[in-house]
Amino acid sequence: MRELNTASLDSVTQTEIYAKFFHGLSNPTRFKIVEALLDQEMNVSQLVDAIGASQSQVSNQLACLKWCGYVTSRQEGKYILYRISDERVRTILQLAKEIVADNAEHIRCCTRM
Amino acid sequence: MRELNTASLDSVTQTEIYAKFFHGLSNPTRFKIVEALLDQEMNVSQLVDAIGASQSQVSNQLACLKWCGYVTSRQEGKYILYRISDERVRTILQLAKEIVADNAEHIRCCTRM
DNA sequence: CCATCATATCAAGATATTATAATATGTGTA
DNA sequence: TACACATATTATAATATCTTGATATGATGG
Repeated sequence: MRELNTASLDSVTQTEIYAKFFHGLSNPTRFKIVEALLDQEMNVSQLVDAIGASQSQVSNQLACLKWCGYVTSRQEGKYILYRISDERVRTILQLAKEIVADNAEHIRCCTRM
Repeated sequence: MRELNTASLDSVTQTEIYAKFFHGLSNPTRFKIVEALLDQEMNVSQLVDAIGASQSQVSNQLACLKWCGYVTSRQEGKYILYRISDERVRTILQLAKEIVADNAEHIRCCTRM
């Protein structure tokens, strides 16, 4: 009742937020992190092992995913555990995979832009 | 039967395809195009008017969206009409908007990466 | 065939994103 | 406190994406 009806907030801003949200899944490393966390909660080191990227990279991308609302974290002893913050993310990935599968021959994706 | 079922193609490639797919929605202009086309089939000039981007830009982004499997096109007289190729795209956008709305205070999105 | 309108393509500079390596912060434990 | 390990941050160079403007292609109607 409050958030999306603000015609005052110009739609550009809102659009940019949505675009940024999808930007979260538009990078292979981030996508892998999200996939891994959909399986189970993990700490950073486990993610580093699971997806084979550097610690720095994983940490940076986790920060990005956190800002975008994909993941949340909690401290447990000396580890920080990350998990998917919203189960609807699972559905989004599922749908995307279905669409990609059903359009496999079409999809190779913009080389130039 | 040939391209994506190859388990031999390492999963990195598959991940990259998914990431590319989401890249399609990760740009404000493309996002607006998809939103507009979810409303109704449109030709390029109509899209240019509807979203306020240059003809060149709209045309380029349409090419990208086409490769990614979001839209298809058909010629009608001197116009080329574009439409969303898969209704599941609507669901993806809906879910994303819900997630964003429910995490509004969290989401501002990675400034640095 | 020519003129016109609709759409697509291309090149180049501007901007944004990414990977990498180095370093900083924080937490538990001896 | 000091050490070791876990995670975060930062700067920078490499790369990718975007915008813009110019031009090319393709279709229609005279």
